[in-house]
Amino acid sequence: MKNNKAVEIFKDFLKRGKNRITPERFEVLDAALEHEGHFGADDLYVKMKNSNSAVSRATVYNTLELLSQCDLISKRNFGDNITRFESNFKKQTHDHLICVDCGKITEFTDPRIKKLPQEICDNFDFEFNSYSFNIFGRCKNKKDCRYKK
Amino acid sequence: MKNNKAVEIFKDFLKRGKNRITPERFEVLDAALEHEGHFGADDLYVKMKNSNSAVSRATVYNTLELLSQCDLISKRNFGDNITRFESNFKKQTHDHLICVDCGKITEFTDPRIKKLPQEICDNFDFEFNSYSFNIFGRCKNKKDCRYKK
DNA sequence: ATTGCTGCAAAACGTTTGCACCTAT
DNA sequence: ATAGGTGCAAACGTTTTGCAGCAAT
Repeated sequence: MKNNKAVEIFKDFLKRGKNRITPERFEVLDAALEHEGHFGADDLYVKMKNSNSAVSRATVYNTLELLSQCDLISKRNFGDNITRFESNFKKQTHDHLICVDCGKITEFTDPRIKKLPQEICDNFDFEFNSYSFNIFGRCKNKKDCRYKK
Repeated sequence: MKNNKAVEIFKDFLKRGKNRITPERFEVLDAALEHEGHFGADDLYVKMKNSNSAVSRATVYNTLELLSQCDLISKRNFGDNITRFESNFKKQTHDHLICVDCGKITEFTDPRIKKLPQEICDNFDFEFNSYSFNIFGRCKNKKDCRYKK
C-alpha cells in the first residue's frame, strides 16, 4: 500500500540534495509509513527482513535519517537510549506520556504547548527546528500496567 | 569539597532502601555534584579514574542511577542516545534548548511549563514522576555556533 | 563515466552483566 | 554470618563504518 504523496515528497527531497533515488529507499519509506506506532530502526530492519526484503541494516538506518530530515517521520527518544521513529502522515503533532514501570506510551495533545517552542526560540535567538516533550509517570490503573520484572 | 546536605540525603535514601553505605558511593556523589553542567556516566568514570579514584565503571553507573532515584541528580536525554546527568543542587528546574548544529545546550525556564506535566498526568490517570522538555534548533548567531563537520 | 548507494561484516559506542572477592551490617 | 557491593572483563544491543561491487545519473 504505497502512499503516493509521501513518495513524491521524498523524491523531491532527495533531488534537492544530491541524493540518488533508489528502490531501497522507497522500500524503507513504505515500511516506515505502514508501521503502527513507534519503532526502532532495528525493529524495522528485522520486520523488513522477515518480509523477504533485501535491504541492509545500513540502508535502513541511513534512509530513516533522510526521512526524518524531510519530516515524513519523527525521531523520538523516550529515555532508554534507543532512537524511535514514528510516521508523521495524517497525524497532528502530539506529545508522549511514558509509564516508567510498564513502558506503555500514551499520546496526548495540549493546546498550551503548541506555541511555546517557537516563542522560546525567538527569545533566545534560535531558529526553531523541533521539540520533544515527554512526561514520565506511572499508570494509576494497575490492571493496565504490566510491570516489567 | 563535600556537600554535607547531599551526603545526608543520600545516606537516608540508602538506608530507606536496603542499600549499603559504602565509600565508593559517596565518591561518586561528590564527583557528580562537582561536575559542571551535563555529563555522561562514562565521562564521570574517566574523570574519576584520572583523579586516581579506584571506583569501577559498574559502580559509577549503579550509583548515578541511585542518585537520580533520590533526586540529587537528574537524568537527561538530548536525543543522541547518551544518558546525561546533571546536579540538582541549588538549581531551579529548567528545560533545554539544543543546537542541532553545534550541540550547545542552553538552559531556560518558562513559568507556563511548570504546572503542565502534573495536570496532564491527572487527566490521564497517571502518577506524575518527571518530564523532559527539549527544544531543538539552530543558533542564529553563527559566530557562537561551531558547526560540527 | 562518474559518483553515490548498497550489502555485508566488523567495529564502535555506551551500557549491563557474571563472577569471585570483599565489606557494611 | 550474610546479604549486598565491588572491580574487572567480557557480553550486550544499538548504531556506525570500511570496503568492494553495483546502479542512478
